Amino acid sequence: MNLSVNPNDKTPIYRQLYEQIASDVLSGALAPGTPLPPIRTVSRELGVSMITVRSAWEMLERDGYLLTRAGSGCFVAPINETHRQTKVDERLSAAVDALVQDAKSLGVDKDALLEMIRDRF
Amino acid sequence: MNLSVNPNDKTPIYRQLYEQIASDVLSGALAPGTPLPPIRTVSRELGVSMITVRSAWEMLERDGYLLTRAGSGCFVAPINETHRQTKVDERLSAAVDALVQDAKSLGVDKDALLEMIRDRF
Amino acid sequence: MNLSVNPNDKTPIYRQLYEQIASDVLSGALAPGTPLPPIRTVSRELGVSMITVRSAWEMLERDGYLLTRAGSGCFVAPINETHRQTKVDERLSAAVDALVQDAKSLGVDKDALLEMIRDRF
Amino acid sequence: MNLSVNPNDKTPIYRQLYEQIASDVLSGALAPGTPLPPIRTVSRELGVSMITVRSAWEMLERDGYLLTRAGSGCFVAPINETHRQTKVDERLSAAVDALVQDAKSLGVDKDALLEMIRDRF
DNA sequence: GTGGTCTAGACCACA
DNA sequence: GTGGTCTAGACCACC
Repeated sequence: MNLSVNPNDKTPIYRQLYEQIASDVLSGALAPGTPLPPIRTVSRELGVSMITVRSAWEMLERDGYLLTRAGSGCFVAPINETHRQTKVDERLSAAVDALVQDAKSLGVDKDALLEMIRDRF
Repeated sequence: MNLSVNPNDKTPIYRQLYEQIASDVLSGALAPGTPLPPIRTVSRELGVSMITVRSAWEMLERDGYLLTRAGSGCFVAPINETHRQTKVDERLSAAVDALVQDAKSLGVDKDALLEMIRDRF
Repeated sequence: MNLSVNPNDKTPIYRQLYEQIASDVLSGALAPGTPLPPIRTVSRELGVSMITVRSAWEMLERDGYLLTRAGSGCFVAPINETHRQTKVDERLSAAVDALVQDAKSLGVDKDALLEMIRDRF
Repeated sequence: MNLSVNPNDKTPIYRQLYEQIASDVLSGALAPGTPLPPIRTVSRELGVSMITVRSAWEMLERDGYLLTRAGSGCFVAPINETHRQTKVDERLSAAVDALVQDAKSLGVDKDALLEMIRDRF
């Protein structure tokens, strides 16, 4: 639950929050059932508006990562292993496709790209 | 010079144009000295505002991909091989870093990622 | 008296309880005079706060479904047949109106709607 | 495009807007490609906050009813006939199921329910 | 205490 | 002009 926000980043704050939590849920770092800190707390600690946090939470609930129980808080949603794996694949798949297409349009060949990935990992 | 634009895409139109031309210049598909069609032509054919096209052209000029010669139009800027290679690396680098970080935060290991890349390429 | 509660449902818990008991009283499944289990029992068994249960009970008493006799607990209130029928009609009436309006605004005609109802019943 | 809002209704304003537009799209009253009035206009005419309107629009885009092009406005999304029919069915289906279950738990039989529907339509 | 909704007003990027 | 994001602060319902 180590959230952080970079206000200079061009990606919207609520999206940054979304990505972090979604990743944590998908990687298993946040186990199903885990309660999230209250919106007001997150808001205060990150120095962003409650509405911005809520906006992220809402997206997360919509996409099945969170469950919110009015009056008692938000919790990591249950997710079965196969479903989890599917989502991980989908997510990475999109990123991989984008990168591969990028490389192709720049005239970079497969081996050069693979080499770059090995270096950075 | 096969430009295309998807108005429903969330990435701004001027950015779509920028990316296509920048890629073509970097991959060599557009050779230095090649003249670009007039802004109004591009504007008409793609069905986008001239202001949008001009905005993309300006960014491309600012970043050294294009040169404007008053009265005779825009041309692909000269670029030496080492410079070209540097820019290609910069562009891919950012994308690769993002992907690697994504994979890590999702708990996907290096080999699995490399395998995905091989598949998609 | 098979109460159940789904904390993930968007409808408030106290309302879920209200609906179940009200339905049971109106359908006759809970006969007038039947004693209800103590609030603390219901609270414990369903895993919800006593305040929530009390809140449902209060609404049920206000609407004439329950009677509280101090010191001896809650009981299903007496209800005469015509009154019961009226309430049943009221409840269904609202739901039917909503459905019919929904169907109309979606451009679904009467026969198609009736057919759907027959299928599901 | 006759939107209206009832502030006394317990359902949130943004939801009321959502339902109206979604219905219009599904019934064909709003044809694909039709531009919607600017958020500010809707906001002013209905006397609700821009953010409330945006909230509805956002849900509508998420659910595939609208497309928004930053800088040029919102448009009814393309939808093919079979998909449209599917959505209509889904929507009505949920409402029908709820009603049927309601009727059953109140001890109302099929014929009585059908009769009510016929009356109200 | 919690989350859910709404307002008023602001700034930015895009076309 | 358009939509996209954010803030500060308010009120409500629920637990």
